[in-house]
Amino acid sequence: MLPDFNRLKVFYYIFLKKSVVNAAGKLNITASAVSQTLNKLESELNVLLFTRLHKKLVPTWAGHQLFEILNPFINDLEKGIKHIRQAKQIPSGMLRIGSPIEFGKSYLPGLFSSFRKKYPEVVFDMKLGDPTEVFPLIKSGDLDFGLVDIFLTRDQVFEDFGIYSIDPLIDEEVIMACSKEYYVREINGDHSFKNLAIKEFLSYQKSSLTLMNWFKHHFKKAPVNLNRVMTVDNHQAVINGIKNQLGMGVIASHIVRKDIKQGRIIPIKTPSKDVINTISLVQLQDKEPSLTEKTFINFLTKDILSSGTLKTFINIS
Amino acid sequence: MLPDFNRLKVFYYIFLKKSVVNAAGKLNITASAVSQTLNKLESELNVLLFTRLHKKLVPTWAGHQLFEILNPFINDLEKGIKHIRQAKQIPSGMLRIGSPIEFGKSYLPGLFSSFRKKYPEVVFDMKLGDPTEVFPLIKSGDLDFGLVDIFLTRDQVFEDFGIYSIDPLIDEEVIMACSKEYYVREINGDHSFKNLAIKEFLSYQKSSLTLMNWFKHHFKKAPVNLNRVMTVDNHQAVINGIKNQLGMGVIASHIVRKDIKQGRIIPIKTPSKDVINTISLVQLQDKEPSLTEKTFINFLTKDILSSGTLKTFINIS
DNA sequence: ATCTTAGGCTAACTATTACTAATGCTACCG
DNA sequence: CGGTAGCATTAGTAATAGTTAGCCTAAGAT
Repeated sequence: MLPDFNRLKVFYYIFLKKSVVNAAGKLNITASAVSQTLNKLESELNVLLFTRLHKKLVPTWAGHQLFEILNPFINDLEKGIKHIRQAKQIPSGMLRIGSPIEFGKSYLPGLFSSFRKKYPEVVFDMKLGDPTEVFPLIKSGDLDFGLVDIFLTRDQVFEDFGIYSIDPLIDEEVIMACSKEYYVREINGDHSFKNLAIKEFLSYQKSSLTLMNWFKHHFKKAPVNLNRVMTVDNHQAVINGIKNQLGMGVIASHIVRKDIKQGRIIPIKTPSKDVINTISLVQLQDKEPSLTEKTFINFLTKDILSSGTLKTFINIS
Repeated sequence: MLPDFNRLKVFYYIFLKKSVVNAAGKLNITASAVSQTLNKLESELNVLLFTRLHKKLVPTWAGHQLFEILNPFINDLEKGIKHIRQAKQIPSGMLRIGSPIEFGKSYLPGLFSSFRKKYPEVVFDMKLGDPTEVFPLIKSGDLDFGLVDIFLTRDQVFEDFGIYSIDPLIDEEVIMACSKEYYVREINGDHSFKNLAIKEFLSYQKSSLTLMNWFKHHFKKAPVNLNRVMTVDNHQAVINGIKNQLGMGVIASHIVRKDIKQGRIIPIKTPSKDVINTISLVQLQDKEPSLTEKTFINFLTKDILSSGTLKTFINIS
């Protein structure tokens, strides 16, 4: 059905130059080869592309038609190839990144913005979600790399963990907290599993993974069912829920440091140390990262280090 | 600079199927060949097009980019090829036709219209002008064929007359004429060269070729200079000029038959017979006409024959 | 007129390379 | 835990793209 594509390329140059000899020069082959190629193409398509007028080639209608198809393609291709090639020199193209919801919403857009100031050729495609969503997408190649809350996955099983490389980026203390009023009314010093498990909870994900994990970490067991009174994919909403005595929620401590200091929010302490939630960079072990990826990851880690444990993240949140 | 085009075609199918094996099936070659082709293309472009994930190929950004360029092209190409191929079955495409101004203006549009009713795929590009303009364009291949007033070229020299095939289509009597009043006032029976050459003339072309040829035909010589009082590329305007006693003009007799009969317009007779202006079909001798051309020329001659010596042409004029 | 140049076509030979067949590797599936 | 599916690799062969040489014709040049 489709003709030999290289013959189309030759035709393109013949048409451009209206000459076999000139096309041959352009293509760095002999005129004979060009002539033969043209004949083959014509018999392949079973149509005359040029009327031969001694020393002149005049395109037929079919020739014109074919050129009209080829011309934009070859222009696009030249530009495209140049573009693709330059991506080896300077970062460009699309980065597809998986991220925890809150981190992706609050911190990354600002980072993207400053990255793009330096590398305007780069665009981003961000997938917000649980590690349970992000890991498979990395594996399937639909994400270039991911940022995941390792805390959430500590107890989850990934059979093929070996295929990933996981580098910790950020540590954040994760606490269970409620408002002062709620604490006085509902907890009042009783930090036992039995007491805590029956309270109202705020969750910022569809699943109550975060909450469950908090219990597992502190009591080595998880409650069967939690009374979730509000679910919302927004950290700030959870904090506001806490402040308004809606219930208890798991949050990063630094976000509410001021509130804790001033006694408006009370963290629930237990004998075990606070959970450390590690946001880690997850990549495919055996996939060589592109220049763009390497540059961005470098940029990301630098930014995190320089801003002293998530200053930027905190401020924006 | 540009990669091997056939490799692009292979890439296209790999991308479509996201599989070397399936692409191989589509292309009727072995998977090995496809794999090798892909590797060659990648090293040619110096870029990874797919990340290999064991049994899965996931396009990189570069792969996506390349596909975005190829996809529309291949779609267009498939449609285009189909179109070009069908032009062998039914007339389609563009016919570039040269024609005398008046004939092309008055007669051809109507003919095009009825032709297109039968063959709607055909479009026309008409070049109106002298044989001196039309012949070179046929020779250079910029016109598929031409219609020319042979009368005008009788005495003109074309060195390479042999390269054309010339078939008479229509004969028309050409006369020099003026209004009754102008005749009485200026001519009054004196049809001598000396008397006629000094009158006012109307010409419907930039050059006064037509007028000159009339003199050459009737007196075997042409006046050095003619007093052209109006030049306009419209036959009807010339006739109106004649009727309004602006001067004398050369016109086809059938157009003004009624006026002559009723004595409003007087033809200038001389001992020699009236000029016969033959409109002929001119084609390049050694150029095989396409189906579209043959069909149209057939249609044209049939129409002329059936309408009895230019009935249509006359009516419209 | 005759020669020269330019552009294109063809035929036969040569060199490249596209393709195959055979084999190996590894994740996934029952 | 074999069996299968899918891709990669290698070496050898078949196909074809390209070269060289020679011919033809129209236009310019001498």
